Amino acid sequence: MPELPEVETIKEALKKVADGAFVYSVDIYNRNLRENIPDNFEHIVRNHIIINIYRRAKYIVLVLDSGFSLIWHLGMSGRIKILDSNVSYIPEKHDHVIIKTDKSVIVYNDARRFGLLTYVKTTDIASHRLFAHIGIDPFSEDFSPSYLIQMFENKKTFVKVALLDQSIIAGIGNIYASEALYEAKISPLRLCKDISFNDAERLVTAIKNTLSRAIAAGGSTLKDYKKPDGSMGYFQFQHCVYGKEGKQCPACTCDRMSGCKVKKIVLGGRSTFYCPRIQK
DNA sequence: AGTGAGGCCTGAAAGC
DNA sequence: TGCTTTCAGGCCTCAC
Repeated sequence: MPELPEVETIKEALKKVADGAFVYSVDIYNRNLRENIPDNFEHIVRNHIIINIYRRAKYIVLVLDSGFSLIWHLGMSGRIKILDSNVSYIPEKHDHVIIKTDKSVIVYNDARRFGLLTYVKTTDIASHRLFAHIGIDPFSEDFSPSYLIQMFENKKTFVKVALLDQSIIAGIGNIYASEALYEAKISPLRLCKDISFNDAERLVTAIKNTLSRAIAAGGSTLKDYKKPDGSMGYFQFQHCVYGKEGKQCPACTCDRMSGCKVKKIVLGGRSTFYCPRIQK
């Protein structure tokens, strides 16, 4: 579910209410996520202070003052709710973890339980199995046209499928892959090896733009995703092609009767939306 | 090495 | 109205 913009929005919300917070209780109602929450998770977290919060790919990392860090992934349907520390809260369906701090209460809700919550020694985090193969962040200085060209060299996969490969670019998911390709005017069916430097320049710019605009809008609210305060993100109203099968794309100047419209295809097992006229 | 299918889960929406 | 099927922001494993 949540892609980079949604995770970034959640991370920023957590930063406001949990940075420097003292954790005094951890209640786990269901450990059975994509991986089981480790047995001693509560022990590792309780009675410690959260000293830093950051995002890596679609993961949120909470650094504790104990030398351990929490690694949190929201899967498809994971949601984080943030409540006032003095409010009495009755757990709702699919609430699996409740972390209470002196500054706020953090609730993890995940209907499909594809999420993941674990911990690692802070000094070992870069080499952790979940992070070892993760590629560069789209907002990193190193994410450049030449980097893309280098990664795409001789690669015979569809560019859309490659955008979802977290070992190349970290954080792009199924919505923003379609949206970024639309903005770059590149067909999802193009093969990586056929992407020119000029294409790569447009694609890098489009990825950064699309993700930035989505973050500014607080992410996309489709089914499960809501911001931690319960409000919705608004980027779905700016989607140009995702979920727009059969509609005209925003840039379309075609005659209504021409039959030009957004197409939906399946690539790498995932729905892919594009405008065949705009995207070449 | 790289790709496609299947699996993990639940629930909303669409189809009948 | 109800029952059944399809599909969903991710990602891992397993066959080919």
